Amino acid sequence: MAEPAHPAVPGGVGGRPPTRNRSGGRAYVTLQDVAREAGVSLATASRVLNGTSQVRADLRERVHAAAAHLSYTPNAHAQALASSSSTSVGVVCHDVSDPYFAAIARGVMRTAAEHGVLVMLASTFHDPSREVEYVAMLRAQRARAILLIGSGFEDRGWERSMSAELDPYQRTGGRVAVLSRHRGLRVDAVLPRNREGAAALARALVDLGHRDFGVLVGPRALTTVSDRLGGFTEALAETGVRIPPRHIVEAPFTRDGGYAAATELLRRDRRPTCVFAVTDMMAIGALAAFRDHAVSVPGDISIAGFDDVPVVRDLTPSLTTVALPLDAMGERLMGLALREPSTRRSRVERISGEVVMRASTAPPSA
Amino acid sequence: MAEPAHPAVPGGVGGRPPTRNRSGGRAYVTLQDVAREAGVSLATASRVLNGTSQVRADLRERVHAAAAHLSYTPNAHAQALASSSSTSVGVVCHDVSDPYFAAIARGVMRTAAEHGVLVMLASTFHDPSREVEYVAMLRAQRARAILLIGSGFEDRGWERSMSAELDPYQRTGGRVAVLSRHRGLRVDAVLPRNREGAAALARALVDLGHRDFGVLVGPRALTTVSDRLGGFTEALAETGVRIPPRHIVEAPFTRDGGYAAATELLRRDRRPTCVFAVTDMMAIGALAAFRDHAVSVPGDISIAGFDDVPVVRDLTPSLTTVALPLDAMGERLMGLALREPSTRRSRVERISGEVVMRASTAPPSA
DNA sequence: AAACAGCTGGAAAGCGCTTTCCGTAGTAGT
DNA sequence: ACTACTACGGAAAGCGCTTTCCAGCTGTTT
Repeated sequence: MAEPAHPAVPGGVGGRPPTRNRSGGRAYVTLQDVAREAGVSLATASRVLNGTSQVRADLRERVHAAAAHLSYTPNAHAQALASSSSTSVGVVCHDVSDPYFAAIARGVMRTAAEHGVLVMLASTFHDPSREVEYVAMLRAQRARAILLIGSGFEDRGWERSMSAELDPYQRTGGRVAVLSRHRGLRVDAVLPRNREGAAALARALVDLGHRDFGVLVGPRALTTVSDRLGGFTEALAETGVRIPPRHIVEAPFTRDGGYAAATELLRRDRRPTCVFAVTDMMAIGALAAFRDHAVSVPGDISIAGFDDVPVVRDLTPSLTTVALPLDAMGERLMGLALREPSTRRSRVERISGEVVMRASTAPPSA
Repeated sequence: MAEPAHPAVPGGVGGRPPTRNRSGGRAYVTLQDVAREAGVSLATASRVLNGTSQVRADLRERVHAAAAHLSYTPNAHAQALASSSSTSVGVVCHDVSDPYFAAIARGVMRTAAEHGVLVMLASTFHDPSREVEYVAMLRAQRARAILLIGSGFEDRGWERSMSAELDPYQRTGGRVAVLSRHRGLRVDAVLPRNREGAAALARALVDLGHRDFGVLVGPRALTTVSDRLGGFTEALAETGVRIPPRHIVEAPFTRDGGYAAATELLRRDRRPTCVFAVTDMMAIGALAAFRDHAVSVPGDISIAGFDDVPVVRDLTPSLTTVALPLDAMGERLMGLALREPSTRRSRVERISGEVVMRASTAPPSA
């Protein structure tokens, strides 16, 4: 009873205005307004609109009519707060405009749509710290799940700060799913068989007659890079072929990176007969570089990529690559995140790539 | 650190549990928890974390320490609800995996990041009704702004239902910005000069010597299609050239649509010497179709597109097109949406395209 | 020394909705 | 007709945070 009666209650205690109207012309229609218009209680209106429980038909009608008439839209924030649930998931990628991501995102978006889920998308532009920052934002948004798309980093500091965000998130019921290997994160994952795919490609290329290889790689700290490069060189080693270090060129993980790396490779000693770019985007850049330097593909040099992003089949020459079902991977990733956490253990779905020989590779010229 | 056992729980309603803990293991750390740990009031904790007003240094320290220690993350929903503001914007596009959109999205995402804004992305997969549905969801999320990317429809019904969502949204302070012409919507817009661009392209092609044209178009109800086709045919008409109706082929607005349209065109009477695909994606499909039918480009037939999506410069032959600064358009679109509504009138920013002649066009063979 | 700003920090009123807890009515059972 | 249920509908308690409104201090001012 120690409640001190405040004399000056904002808004006035006496009569609550029937219509709420903030300044600035803003005036959201609230469920309260709908209930009043329909002549029912707040609770009933809520029940009708959510179909939570049975409500007599005539009341139901009235509520719906009122809602439509007032053009009512529930406040998702209020809903989320009250029900402590959310219908949005967060997706973090490196770059929306990268066809690799775009293709995966397609599957993600479709699956999200099927489940009535809204996707919050963040682009890190290859900045690891921004990635962590975004996860924090998504956590604040109480996203139902967080999807990390794109290679993880082999970096202790990154692992630690990422875990610092992800662990509390998962502890409070958040679901996390990642594409590609992310060391140190105990989360569900969709994992392309990068090593195996690269190995299969290597064997196919050797079968074609090549013995002299070059590889265009992205930053070594990316798990995708080390896995693909590792699988490729290992399979080669098994057939007795070694790649000289000067034929492994590192550059950014992009089309322009591929262009630069290929140009650099041409400058170096003893040109290889076949080049493996660890991603299609780099291969596209390499193709352009070869064209600009009047090196014919596959006449003078063969080139192969990895991923099979949609556009590579339309290049001339069309690109030999390891095809990954990108769209389906996005689907499964979202599926993983949406599925009930059946077990405590993190689930892993492995995706096989398939070598697709196209016009960019041919036997080496004698 | 000697704080009183119980900081005098307000209201003295029985006993409020010191720690909130829902079942299911979920237990979000709340600002209340932080305040308790720091031995300050809820208000003070809030003030510290938001920098809203001055707080004594030692208290500030304690709050920050407590927040870090508990790994506290504010509940964005609660913040949004209490402050009736939101830091996310909604973006609706047709298809994330379309390079045209992807390029624009890049600019959008970058600008969003600069403003600390989270982007909620929705893909309609070319379904107009889904578009309206998403706008409703975004409205419910109280997105600060809604961006509509992609051509509008010339359709009364669509206009009406879209307006039914957008009008109340704008009335309550929501900002809307669209890319491309959207009839019937009174909103800010970034408008590519489609007519002018297509006209300039037409003239360039005529200058090359072409008189016999074919056009590959998307659904006529799309404003982008009608504008580009209109500009193209008009400019042609001015030079006395007419396109026979059988040389205008309609197909879906995609790579495969372009392939189908080109194939169909080849089947029809009297093949034109030059083909204009109203988007680059359709042109890419057409290029593939010509290749598959052994029609050499530009030897047998010339082809030009529109948009200049990043990949077309890497095709062989590289594609002649009307270049739009897609990334910058995305930037400006987001800029428009974030800028304070200075005037009541809707703002329009027009973007000029530039004809880029590349290898896919050449004078007609004699 | 009295009086007055100027700062700080706490209490509490919402933000709009969900959901539990009850009371009331309607229906059925005997 | 009377009790025992069941189905509905309303009141109200939060969900976690922001933001007024005040009270308590300290440092000035005259």
